[in-house]
Amino acid sequence: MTDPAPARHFIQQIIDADIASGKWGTPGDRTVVTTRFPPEPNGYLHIGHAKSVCLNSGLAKEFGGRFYLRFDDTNPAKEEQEFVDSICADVEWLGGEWHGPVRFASDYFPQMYEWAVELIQKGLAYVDEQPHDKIREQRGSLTEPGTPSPYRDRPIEESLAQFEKMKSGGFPDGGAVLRAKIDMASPNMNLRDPVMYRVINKPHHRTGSTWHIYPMYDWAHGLEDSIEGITHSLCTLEFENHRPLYDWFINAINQDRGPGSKFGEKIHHSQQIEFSRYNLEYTTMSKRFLKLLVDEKHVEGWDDPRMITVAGLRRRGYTREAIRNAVIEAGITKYNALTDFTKLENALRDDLNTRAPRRMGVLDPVKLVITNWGDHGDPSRLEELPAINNPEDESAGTRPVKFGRELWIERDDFMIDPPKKFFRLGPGREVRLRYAYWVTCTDFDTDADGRVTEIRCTYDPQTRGGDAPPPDADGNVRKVKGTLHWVSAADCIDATVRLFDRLFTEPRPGKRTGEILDDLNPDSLKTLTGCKLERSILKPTPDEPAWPDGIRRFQLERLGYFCFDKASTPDNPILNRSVTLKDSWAKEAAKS
RNA sequence: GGGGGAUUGGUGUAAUUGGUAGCACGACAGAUUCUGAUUCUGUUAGUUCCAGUUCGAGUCUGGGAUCCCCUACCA
Repeated sequence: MTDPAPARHFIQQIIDADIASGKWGTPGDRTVVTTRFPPEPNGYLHIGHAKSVCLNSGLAKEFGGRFYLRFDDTNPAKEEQEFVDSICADVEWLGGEWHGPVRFASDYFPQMYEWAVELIQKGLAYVDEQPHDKIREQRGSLTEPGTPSPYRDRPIEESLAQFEKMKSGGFPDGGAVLRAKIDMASPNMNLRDPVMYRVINKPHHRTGSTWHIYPMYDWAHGLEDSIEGITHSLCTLEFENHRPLYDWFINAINQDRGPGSKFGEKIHHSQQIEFSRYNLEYTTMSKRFLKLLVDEKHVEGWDDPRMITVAGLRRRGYTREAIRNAVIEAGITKYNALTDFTKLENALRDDLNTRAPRRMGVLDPVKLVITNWGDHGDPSRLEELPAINNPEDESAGTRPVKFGRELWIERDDFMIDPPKKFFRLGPGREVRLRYAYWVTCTDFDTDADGRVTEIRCTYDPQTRGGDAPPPDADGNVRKVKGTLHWVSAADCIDATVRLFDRLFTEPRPGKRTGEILDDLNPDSLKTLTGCKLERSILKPTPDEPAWPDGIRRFQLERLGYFCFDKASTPDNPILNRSVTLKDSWAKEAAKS
């Protein structure tokens, strides 16, 4: 039996073919593969960007090629150094190892300018001095062709001079643009003499006031790829309509180039390939809306754990491996898919299940008193019992937990009048307290509202460690259905725990009413105080993995995966719930 | 009377390019379990539609439907 070769997605197949044919070099040379992640530094990265980072860097790694990080900083009006820094940090955290220095499109401005001049010289570009509105009108519509600008056929020398004037600050913002001379009647709007350069008299975060003109995306992007020798320029589906333009610009530069040409040799022409974005239910990948959530304070910031920004997911407790698996396994295709939210959650559970150390903690504590504790020794004694740190990893060993007369258990784990399928504690019922003893409920107190204030139990000393007691005289073995987590009241710490729900109540926020904020979930954050955690969680112990980002993550048994928030201190511990455990009881309970 | 892209179980994704429609998640049922977790087993359900070519079509041809993208001096 041989396993079938893992399926290769369409981009891998393209690259396989390119390598076989030697498109980028010697046939068979895989190291020619060069990819890039080209963010604009105008916001924080989200999980959609993470897909691009993982795809591009993963491909380079797979083929032994190179992966670059390049900022597409072509618009000084929108970009900031803060975002450059956060993006670098996020790419690094994701494990995207870029080759060489961080690159900037702005470093290529001089070269781009030269090529623009060349296009003017070839009669392939012209300076248009009409007002913005006029140019827009002349572009036509989806069903009607555009009309040519009166400047379209102006003499080359004139365009050259005016372009020089644009560059040196001789025009106000919007005073003139450089346009490619392509086809005003093209059914593809992008080809109706697109703007290559516009005048922006604003200092740039890296080039200062050197430039008064800045290149548009379509003109700049292919040139950046060309300069860096990118072989496969990956982008999202909405750029499909731009590919003809991407190719046109490179071809325009290469026109009349070649051996002996006064313009020089042909330049590298990388291949643009489009794939579908990562779309997730119950959220949005729109940078604009993410910014809106931050600006209008619907969340606490870009790194709010409810946000699907890389920073938010990290603070939530997501690991890079979980994110990587989620976005790549969602598939590399051209189909505009919407991914189940549970897929993301499951990716985290899968990862953390194998690595996260187990601890016990009680989120909604109710007191449990062992009434016969004093019958078997000092009533104030605390017994130390070993608890397994990670059942998935024997080498993680055990830790001692302290058990005594007074304990905290989860309020949900007790019912005054439990249904038959409820395996937990109720009057007269016996359960196991994990790693400790079996206890039987004998009594309980309630307050005036009927709320349980204290549960009283007896324990069976023969069940020490949580094991079943020996068989009785007739050979019958006692069994319990339920196992509860608990902490010792005398040896626990108080903590704040933050529980998160999805940010939106609809799978496609905004679809219902057209207004995304209408679907905002008002209960996406629940902050619990007075939660009880076993004391050992406070200090790192050797069983904890060396998390590369230093964020300590745990499973609180039976509750879910949690991590320490960045604002947590030893005096005021704060845990974020990353994701719950699957809960088939909740499903069962919801049925009735 | 515009152009571009897409469509395979509920969701997502494969199918050696014309040869048994597979995988994952979900749902359901069961087993194991000191986490109602994990793990394991089983069940469920699919080629957008209509024609055509063919011994044979998810795959090729023609036509229809539906969805996404395109009229920034944003990227």
